[in-house]
Amino acid sequence: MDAEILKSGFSFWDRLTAGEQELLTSSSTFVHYPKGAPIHRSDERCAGLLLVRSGQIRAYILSEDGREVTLYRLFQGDTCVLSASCVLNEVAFDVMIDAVEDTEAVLIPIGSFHQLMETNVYVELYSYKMATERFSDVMWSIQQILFMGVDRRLAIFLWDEMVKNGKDTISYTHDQMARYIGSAREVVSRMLKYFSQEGIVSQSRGSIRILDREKLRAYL
Amino acid sequence: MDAEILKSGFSFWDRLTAGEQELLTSSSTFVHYPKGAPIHRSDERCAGLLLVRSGQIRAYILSEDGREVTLYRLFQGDTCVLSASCVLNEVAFDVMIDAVEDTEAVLIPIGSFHQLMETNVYVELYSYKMATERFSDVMWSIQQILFMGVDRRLAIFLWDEMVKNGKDTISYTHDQMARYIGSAREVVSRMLKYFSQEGIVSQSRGSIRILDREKLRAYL
DNA sequence: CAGATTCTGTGAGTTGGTTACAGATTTGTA
DNA sequence: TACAAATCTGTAACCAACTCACAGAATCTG
Repeated sequence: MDAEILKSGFSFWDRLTAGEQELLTSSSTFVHYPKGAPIHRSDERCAGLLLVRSGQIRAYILSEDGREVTLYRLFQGDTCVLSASCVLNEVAFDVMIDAVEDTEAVLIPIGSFHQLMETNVYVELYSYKMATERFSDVMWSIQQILFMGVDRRLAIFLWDEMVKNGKDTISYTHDQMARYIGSAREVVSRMLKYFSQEGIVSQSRGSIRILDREKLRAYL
Repeated sequence: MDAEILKSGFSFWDRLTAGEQELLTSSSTFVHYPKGAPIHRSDERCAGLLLVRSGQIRAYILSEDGREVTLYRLFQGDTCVLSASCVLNEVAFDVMIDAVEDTEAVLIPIGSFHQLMETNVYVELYSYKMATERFSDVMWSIQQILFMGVDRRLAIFLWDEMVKNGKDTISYTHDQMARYIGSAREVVSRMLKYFSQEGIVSQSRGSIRILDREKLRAYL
C-alpha cells in the first residue's frame, strides 16, 4: 500500500514510528465490496479499520424480528472504526455494516490494527475519537427518528441526496429510503404518493425526481 | 481534594506528572446537586468532568416541543464526560444532564480539565473512551425504545430497579418512569393499570410494589 | 416470450403518543 | 386544623405511523 494514501487518510500517520509505518504499509490492502455486500456482522470476526475511497457504506442495528434502523452512512474519506469494534472494549453493542453501492476501501486488517492500538497511544486515541464522531452521527439520526414526523424525515432525506449528488433525480427504492430514515416501506410509499399529489416530486420505479424544490424545502 | 479519591476514581491518575496531579488536587472540588437540579445545559458553559460519589444523574435529549428521551443514567463511581462535552470537539449534539436524586460528586472544573486534556494524551484518551462507553449505553436505550413494546420496556425498568435497590418497592412517579423508558405518562399509567389487574404489581401514589416476580420476568 | 423477481399500491388492524379533562392525594401556609 | 395550591393518577377520544395481507405493475433472466 502506498504510504501517501495512508498518510492522507489517517491523521495518526505522523505519530507512528518507522517500524509501525512499515507494518501499516505492508499489511494494508485495497478491498472492494460489491453493492449490498456485508462488511461487518456482529457474530463474525472483525475486518479491521476501513478507509472509504469511493462508494458508500451504511451502519445499522437489527431487531430480533428483522427490522433495521440506519445509524449513519460513510462516504469517500471517512474511516469506519466500528468495523474494528471487536478491539474497542467499550463498544458493547451489535452493529451491522453493509456496502450500499460498489465500494472501494483501504483496509488495515484487524491483526495489525490491534497491534498498532496497543503499541501506539495515538492510534488508540484516533480510534476512540472516531467512535465519538460516529456517536454524534448516531445522535443526529436518533433525534430525527424520535422527534420528527415521517414527512419531514423523508423531505430531509430527499433534499440531502439532491444536494449531495447535485442532481434532482434520486435513485433509491421506497424500501431503501425507508431503511435510511428509520421507517417502513409502506409509509414511504404513502408519503411519496402525497408528495406526488402536491407536485413536489414525480415517481418512477426505483427513482424519484424533485419537481418543486421550494415546496420541498418548506418541510425542512 | 484528597488525592486518594482522585486516584481511585480516575484511571489516568498514574499517568499524570507531579505537576498535573497537583493541578488536579488543587482545582477539584466536591459539589452537591439537589434532586432535580440541572447539571448541564447545551446553551451554558460546561461544568467539567464529574465523578459521581452518591445519588444518580440522568442524561437526556429534548425535542423542540419539550419531549424528553433518557439516554442513560449514572451512579456511584461513574464519570460523566458529557458534562465536559464542550471540550470534546467530536461531540456535536445537545445533551441535558440533571440530578435525579440528591447527588454528591467530585468536579474537575472545565478549565483544569481542558488543560489536562491538552497536555496529557492519556487524559484525552480517557475522555474519549468514556464517551464511547456512553455511546454503548445510549445504543442499549435506543434499541429498547425502537424495538421493544412499552410493556416489555416497563417490565425491564421495574425489574432492574428492583434488583438494583434490593427491594420490591419502587419509588418513582408514572411521569418519571415514562421519561426513563422513553414513553408518555398516560401510556405508563395504562400499562401499570394492566399490570395491576394481572396481579403483577400494586400501586400507590409515587411508588409501585412488585407482587409477582415470575409474571414480571415473563416480560423480559 | 414466460416465469421469476423486484418494486409499488392499498386497506384493515394495532400500538402507542397526544390532547383534554377530572378527580385524588399530598403539601404548604395561615 | 383548614383550605388552597401543587402534584399525581385515571380515562376517553383522537391521530400518526408501524404491521399484516395481498394485489398488481415493472423489470429481469433464461
